[in-house]
Amino acid sequence: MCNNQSFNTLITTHATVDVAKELLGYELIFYGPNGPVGGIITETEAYTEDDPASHAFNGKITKRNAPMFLAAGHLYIYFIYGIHHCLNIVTEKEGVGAAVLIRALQPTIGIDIIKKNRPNVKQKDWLNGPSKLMRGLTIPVNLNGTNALTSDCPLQLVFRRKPTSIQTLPRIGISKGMDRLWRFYYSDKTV
DNA sequence: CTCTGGATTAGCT
DNA sequence: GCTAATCCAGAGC
Repeated sequence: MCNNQSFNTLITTHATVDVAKELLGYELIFYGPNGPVGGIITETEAYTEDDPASHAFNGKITKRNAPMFLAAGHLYIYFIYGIHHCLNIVTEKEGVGAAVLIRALQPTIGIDIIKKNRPNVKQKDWLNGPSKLMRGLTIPVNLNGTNALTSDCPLQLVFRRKPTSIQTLPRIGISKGMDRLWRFYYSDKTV
């Protein structure tokens, strides 16, 4: 898994907010039942333990957020608004609750499969939301708590390119912690 | 045990 | 741009 080396290094040596920024330009690949699907990460958000908007605020471990306290590289998938799922990559060492929310991808692998997964949706809307990418790639919820650093994980992250331009913005859909500009957007014209 | 609100999306105006 | 859909986790009693 030499491809994984740089992701492994990134996530085990950087703080959460830096990981969120650095993940832009990585390719997220899911080896699904119909073949590999994936895309370049174009938008992320950081959530840490001292962040009032985080599920892991104050380091409180619950049944739902427990995966956030696993070692960096694990996956945290949670259910929200009764219908949607969101994918996070756990950061920090074991025992510290922090993660990066993957908000958007630009489709690169398995275009035909993604198209089939997103009927009646315009291409630009296939994966441009945290729950849209779960559906578009058909990532199963049972990956929650698994380790994406192991080669047998069906979800892998591979470094592809470094964005020349990153936008830093307030996070979306939260009511606390608005002062933290922890949303990062890959703003290159050509991806 | 009950109640409330949410790291969202799709569809309509 | 505005709002309904829809259900679980967490907090309060």
